Amino acid sequence: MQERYDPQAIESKWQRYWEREGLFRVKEEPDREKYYLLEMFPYPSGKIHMGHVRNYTIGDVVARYKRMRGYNVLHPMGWDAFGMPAENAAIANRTHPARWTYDNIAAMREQLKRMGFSYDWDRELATCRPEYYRWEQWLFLKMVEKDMAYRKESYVNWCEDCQTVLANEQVEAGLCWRCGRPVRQKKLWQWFFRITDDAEDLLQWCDRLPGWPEKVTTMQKNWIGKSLGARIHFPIEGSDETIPVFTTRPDTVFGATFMCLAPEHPLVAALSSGTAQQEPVAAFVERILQQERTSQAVESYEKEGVFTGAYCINPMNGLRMPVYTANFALMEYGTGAVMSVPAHDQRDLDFARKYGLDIVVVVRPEDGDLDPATMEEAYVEPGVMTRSGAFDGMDSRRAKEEIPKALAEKGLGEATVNYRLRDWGISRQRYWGAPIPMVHCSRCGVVPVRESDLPVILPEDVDMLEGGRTPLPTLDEFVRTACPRCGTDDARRETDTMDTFVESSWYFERYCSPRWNEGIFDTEAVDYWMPVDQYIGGVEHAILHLLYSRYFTRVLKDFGLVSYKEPFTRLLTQGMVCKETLKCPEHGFLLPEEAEIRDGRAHCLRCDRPAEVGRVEKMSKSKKNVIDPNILLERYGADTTRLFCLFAAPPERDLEWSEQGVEGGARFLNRVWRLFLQHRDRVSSVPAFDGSPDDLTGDVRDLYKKTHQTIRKVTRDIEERFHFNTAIAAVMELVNMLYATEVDLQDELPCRVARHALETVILLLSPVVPHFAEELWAELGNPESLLLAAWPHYREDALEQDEILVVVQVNGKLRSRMTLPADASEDAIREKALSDENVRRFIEGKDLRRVIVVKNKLVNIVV
RNA sequence: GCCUGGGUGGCGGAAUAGGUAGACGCAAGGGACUUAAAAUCCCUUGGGGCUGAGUCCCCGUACGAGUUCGAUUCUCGUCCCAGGCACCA
Repeated sequence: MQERYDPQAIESKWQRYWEREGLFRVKEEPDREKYYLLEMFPYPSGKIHMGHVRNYTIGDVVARYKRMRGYNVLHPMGWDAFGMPAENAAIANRTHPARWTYDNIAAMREQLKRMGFSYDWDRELATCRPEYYRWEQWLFLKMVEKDMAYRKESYVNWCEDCQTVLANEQVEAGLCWRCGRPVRQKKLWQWFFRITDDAEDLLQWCDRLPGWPEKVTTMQKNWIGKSLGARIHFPIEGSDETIPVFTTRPDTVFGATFMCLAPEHPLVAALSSGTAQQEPVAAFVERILQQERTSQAVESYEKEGVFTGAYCINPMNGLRMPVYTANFALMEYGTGAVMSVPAHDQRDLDFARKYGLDIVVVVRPEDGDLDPATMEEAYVEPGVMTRSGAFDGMDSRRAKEEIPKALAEKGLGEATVNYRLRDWGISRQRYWGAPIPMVHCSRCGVVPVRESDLPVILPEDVDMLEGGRTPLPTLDEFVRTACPRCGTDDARRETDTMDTFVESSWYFERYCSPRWNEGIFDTEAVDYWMPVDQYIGGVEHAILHLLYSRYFTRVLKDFGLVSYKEPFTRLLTQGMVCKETLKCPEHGFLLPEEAEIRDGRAHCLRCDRPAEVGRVEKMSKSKKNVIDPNILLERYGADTTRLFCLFAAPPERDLEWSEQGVEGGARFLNRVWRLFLQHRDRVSSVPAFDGSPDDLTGDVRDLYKKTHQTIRKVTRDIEERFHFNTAIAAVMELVNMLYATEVDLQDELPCRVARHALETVILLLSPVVPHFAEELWAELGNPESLLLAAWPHYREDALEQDEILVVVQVNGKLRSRMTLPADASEDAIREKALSDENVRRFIEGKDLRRVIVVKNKLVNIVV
């Protein structure tokens, strides 16, 4: 056995061994219980970062643990390989997105292998490969067929310079994140998925996901944003048309004195055209659509609007209401029109005051009325109906239900439900994405590509254009095609590609049969493996990715391809990896290696000035508070890196990086190594003791019991809550005890108990530090890989202590401790407590009121 | 503004069917080994008090009340921090 623990040698040796033996390759075995463990697959940015290391370490521990518990564990890895960074990098480095992506994948795969993760690499997939996106295109066609995918014209964030749509998160302070030019709203034809059809079901099932953090389901519920109310139609004066409105306050309809339309609302132009208001309205709309839409910007906007020149009629009281267009009315919520009730909505009140519009109080407090002229705040509480015709005197909460009924009788409204969730727009004017398999024909319109012509392959021999514009529309050989329906050859292909969230919405199914080419997946394999038993990833995907995946699963179920509705039974969202920032007054943020710690202060290596230590923040390139996993691998090896990630904090919490903490992890492994060095010669020639503790005495008996207690503690910590930090702490305690226990190595029985304890340490640590554990396992003389070993069992009869510490309180204050045999009776405990010397000082001369005895725990004497 | 979490030593964090607050680790201090250093091992370490330095006393889990024999844990109120949503009709 090597004197020193040498991680580099050990780790590459065992990684080669695992690969050679194919120990992580799995297939369906119907008579074995499966466990599907999935971590969110990475975007191949080029290098793994600490967030990946943490995420995948957590997952790997669970996978290895479950394997030891006898499950058939599916643990795959792949690449979320389409997306904008590839295009940007390709332009910056004069290479091609495909080239850049595949190179990155190769580099990152190597890094993941060096971490020792137990993936079935035979199942690796990359979403940018035609074999993958072909089935996405196939599903898209199915969805078009069933009207689950459709095309409509809508407003999007548009950057003129980059010639593309930007997602909301790509708009920073109203400017394009890439070129810094202002973003504006542009009307575009886009493809959408009808996720709103499933809004109610997605919402309902939020409460049926007991394995998900409540935080995530709450966020999803808020995102779906269900609200109950009514749809009310306001007839337009001098027209047969009506303006439909959604409101949560149908009880206040009698107080609606004007109407506000979103600037993009189609009626805005229609109503104002030909009136004196046409010009000002057009100018207003133009200006508002150019405005930034970020939350900060929006907050600073004053409520403003312009009269359209038209009126509509309040369907309950027949009053004329001027129709405005206003900046606060949102086209994307409800119907894009707001019935404004200034007496009972603060925003409407502000607007009414500003433009001198009528204010009518229709709900009053029980004990009085309100004066519209002087009221300072809108009255939003429930109350008594007033100035509401037949509803006067009614409780407003009841009127909320009665008024929609009355409206329904007139055919001018009904109770309804509204969702904030919008249909999922999937068109991207990007190159590096899956082509949308549709064709535009001048005669037949928009026509789907024939299924037999799939995949529509993204051409890879293209030159990227400066500015990031997609080259696809300029590629004649791609764009020009025959119409699949009429055959005319002047049809044009759709040149938009799909949102990359589409690929990540079904990759977990594809992993079940990644090479299947007869369909989207082998349903038998999917039936066996799905749903994912445990999904692990960052909370940043709490809404979009997870909601889209849940939606897609419902789509697959509609097509009869899968039998379940929810793809992820349990979800763990791990916290961020954080570190303090270092800032030099001259050189700005410093990388950890650009500073030197001297006299307890950090100094900039370039100018030698003291660097300011900032607060602990999420590791990010811009703040330079990053640790490169490669450096850790070189300096400490994979096992220490893994150990620290798990020990420093429970997985769901943020992890604060600490160099000394890593050192501590390395020190612990060295300590275990030396322990084996001490015992190996004697212990490797005897079998582990696994009998009853009754055959043991003294320290050895205690050690045996501690070993079993540790097994129970570690098993529970992993099984119930994934609290690896406390599990590792428990093993540390056992190791400390092994050091403290004098084992007579000449005597066989103590040797066998020591071997049992040492083996247990290795088995319990093996999911965390697999290479280290394999090496020591072999040193103990075990011929087979640790991967084939079972998780240790604990004996019930070895759990209880022989002696129990019982504490004695007087009036709830701790006064004494005493050690008693575990089987002491309640009376004996009481007796001993009352006669305790220190206790007597506190009860002497006082009335004994009560004595509470909690067996094996404490005595509380009340005087 | 609304919705979630969360406030425990110098630090990361333990302990909640209410029952010894501070496991384990880091840092710090002291000691052993060494010519020396590193490594290692051992001890101390929440704050304060003391006529009897003890199997001693008081205080202490953001703050203030309450329930209880007993509250870090349960209830109510307040403050602070983090995350999410937000002109949502």
